[in-house]
Amino acid sequence: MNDMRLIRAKSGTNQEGTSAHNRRVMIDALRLNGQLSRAELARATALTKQTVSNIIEELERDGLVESLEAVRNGRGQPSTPYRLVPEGAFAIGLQIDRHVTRTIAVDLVGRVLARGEANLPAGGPATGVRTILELIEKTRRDLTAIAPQSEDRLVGLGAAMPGPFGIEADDDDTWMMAAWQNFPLLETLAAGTGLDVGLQNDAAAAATAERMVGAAHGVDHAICIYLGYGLGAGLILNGELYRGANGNAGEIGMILSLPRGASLDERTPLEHRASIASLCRLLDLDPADPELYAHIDAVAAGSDERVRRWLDAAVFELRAAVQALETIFDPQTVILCGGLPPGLARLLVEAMMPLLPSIADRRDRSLPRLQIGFTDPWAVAIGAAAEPISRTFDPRFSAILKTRVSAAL
Amino acid sequence: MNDMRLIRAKSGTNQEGTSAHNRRVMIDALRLNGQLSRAELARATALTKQTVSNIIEELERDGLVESLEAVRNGRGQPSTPYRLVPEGAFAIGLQIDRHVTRTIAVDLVGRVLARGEANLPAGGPATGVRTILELIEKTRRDLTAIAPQSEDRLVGLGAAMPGPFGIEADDDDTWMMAAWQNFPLLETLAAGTGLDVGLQNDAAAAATAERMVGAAHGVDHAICIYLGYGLGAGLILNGELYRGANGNAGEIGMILSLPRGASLDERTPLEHRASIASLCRLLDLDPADPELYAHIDAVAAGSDERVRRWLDAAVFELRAAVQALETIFDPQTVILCGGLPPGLARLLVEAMMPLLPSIADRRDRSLPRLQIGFTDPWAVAIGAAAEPISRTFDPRFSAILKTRVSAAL
DNA sequence: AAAATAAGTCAAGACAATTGACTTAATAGG
DNA sequence: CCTATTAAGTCAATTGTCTTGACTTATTTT
Repeated sequence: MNDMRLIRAKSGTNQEGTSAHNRRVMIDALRLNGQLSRAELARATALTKQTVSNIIEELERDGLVESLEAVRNGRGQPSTPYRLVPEGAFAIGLQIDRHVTRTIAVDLVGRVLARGEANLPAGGPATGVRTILELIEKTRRDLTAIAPQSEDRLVGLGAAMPGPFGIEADDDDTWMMAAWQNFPLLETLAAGTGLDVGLQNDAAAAATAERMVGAAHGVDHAICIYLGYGLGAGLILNGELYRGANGNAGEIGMILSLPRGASLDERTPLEHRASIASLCRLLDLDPADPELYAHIDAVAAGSDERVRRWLDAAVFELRAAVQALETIFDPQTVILCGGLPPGLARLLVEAMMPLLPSIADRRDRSLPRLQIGFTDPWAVAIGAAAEPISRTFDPRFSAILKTRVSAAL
Repeated sequence: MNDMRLIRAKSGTNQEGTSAHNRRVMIDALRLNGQLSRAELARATALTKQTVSNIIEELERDGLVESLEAVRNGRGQPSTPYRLVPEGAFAIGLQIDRHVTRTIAVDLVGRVLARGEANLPAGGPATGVRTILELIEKTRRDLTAIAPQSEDRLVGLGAAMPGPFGIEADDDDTWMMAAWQNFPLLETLAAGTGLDVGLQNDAAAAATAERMVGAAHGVDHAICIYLGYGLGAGLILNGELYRGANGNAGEIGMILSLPRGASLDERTPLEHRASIASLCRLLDLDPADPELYAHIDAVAAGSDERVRRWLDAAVFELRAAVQALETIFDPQTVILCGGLPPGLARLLVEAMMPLLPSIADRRDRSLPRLQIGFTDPWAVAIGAAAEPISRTFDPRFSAILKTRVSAAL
């Protein structure tokens, strides 16, 4: 007679959780500061010298950190700095976009070691999964060729694709994205690769990349506006990516806003005006064209009237979006990134200046209100690859807690 | 020769952190589920029966939990449920508003035990601090009269006032709020009361109240829109209040938006249309009038044309705000609360229906997209009082970490 | 050359969760 | 009615991890 009452509670923790956290804290500190001695680590983490020594020894045995030559810093015994071993861990990233899929292999410090790309037929998961699994396989082989130890040290596979997830299909779904969004991708990829798989949307992946190796490195409160085919935001809050209740946080392209000069209440999604998709529509470009990036770059370099029109509309929306996001999140900085050419990104950001006034106008700012981050079609794939590294090595609350088998009685 | 290089790192943890977390998890589980046996707690928290037994015993010794009569649940030894002892802890809340200051005393389960109110002269901290300290003193005495043990069990003082903090003074600052916002309130109150002091803005306090005893009880992802004299949002993310880099997250009233029908780019703060302040302006009411709440209630009950105009404008903004917040945060629910009469809140929410479409339109929803929370001038004070309870007893990442003396080398 | 300073190690100790056997108290079933 | 079964909860020993304080090593300052 077990009543199936659901008990809501958070998980407890134990010594393992403590140890796991402290190991992560060490790795995080080394990632952030480049190199540190045991004594410095002890001071920085509030742990004792002895504890740090034990953990560092263990990490060294595990091949995650290595010592450098001792340095004399004045009086006292010289200190031995430690740093991360790039080859200590590897991860694969997978980007599923509308017409293309990309893979990336990175190491512990976020260096890109291999890339792969393939066209994705417009048939959705039914036809695409095979292509994807083959591409991942190829990237793993490429990685093993460069770094033979990588197979043993692969910590996971990170997938990224446009969101939102778990929502009913939309209007014009040429590339079957809705089919992908509702497809059991994690399970399929886990079964097909034998790896631990994580899933993020485009913008979240871009933010993950910015946090590991980009403009948000070491920044605990940052908003990454991702301008790609659609528009999204990756939310870095308290040093972690925020996902929301259903993993759809940050889908700002779906905010309904009034177009500039609209007289009626005809709200339409933000990304109808501020996205590569809207630019393609204006320029009559085919988003499936593999040369799209180059085309856009070329047009943006010129002074096409249509580009100016697009910029006008996009800037109008993005200035408001930046002001709103600053007001809502009170971040240290806002980063504009995406799969658009750097030239166009610069144009955009320049046109957005001056920014609208907000609570971000503080005297004690150390970072600019708006920065340009990765502007590269590969940014999402890099972020996808960074996710397993972050999941495995970054200090986070969830990593301390015991994993619950079941909360039901 | 100590080079003052700043090392950035997170804190480590130790057994004390583990223990503290597990204690908090127990209390949280009991708060959430009312009463649980040791065996249920063990299952819910993924800890062992023995560990739970030890912790519960300790909490019982500390007077924080108590056992109830054993209940037979079929086969096996009857279980002994435990619940929180309301008198296990107390906290004082302080609200500093433009023309009035309020105090509240609550117990561990969030019941209000004492209240105090005083007018605040328009002179800012210079003249106000004394009034405030006296009011706190009076509330402490009132509390002690009701619960003699409270003085020993007072866990802290929570203060709440309109934000944003640390920003330069604004235009029409009749009540010297900017002076308050830049005043070292924490230090002054700590010195004046001998208690640990926390500070939140209005909206955050309202959200804290909703989370402890209101509509967000047990909800880990909720956005509380606080409509008071100004407009703000309290962000409950992953079960914790999010504060931003400078404690100003959620100040959505300062988002610049285009008024309905605006033809030019004349963006003005949202709260110019959606706030009690804007209603007062329309109705020609004096915000400093102590009877304001009653006046508004009376006017709202009638069918004043000016109220309809205000509703129109506010609804236009708030529908967009709800859609935007849903899209940005992907919360489980949005809660409208504030210092406005319940009747007006109902009018507002009814007029906001139907809500704009968003990613919150999911089949698997368990909570309404928009709910009404506390609509009471005391909500902020209650939330202020709830903050020390939350700080002391809720499981949170920061409670696990060691406190660092200094990160500088 | 001695004193001071700082990095890092050693070995014992403290603390908190875990383990597995045990006790207690109820119901189910023959 | 008696026995087997089930579940709650305890006991005592164990394990894992961090802490403590004394110690060693290596360098600079005086």
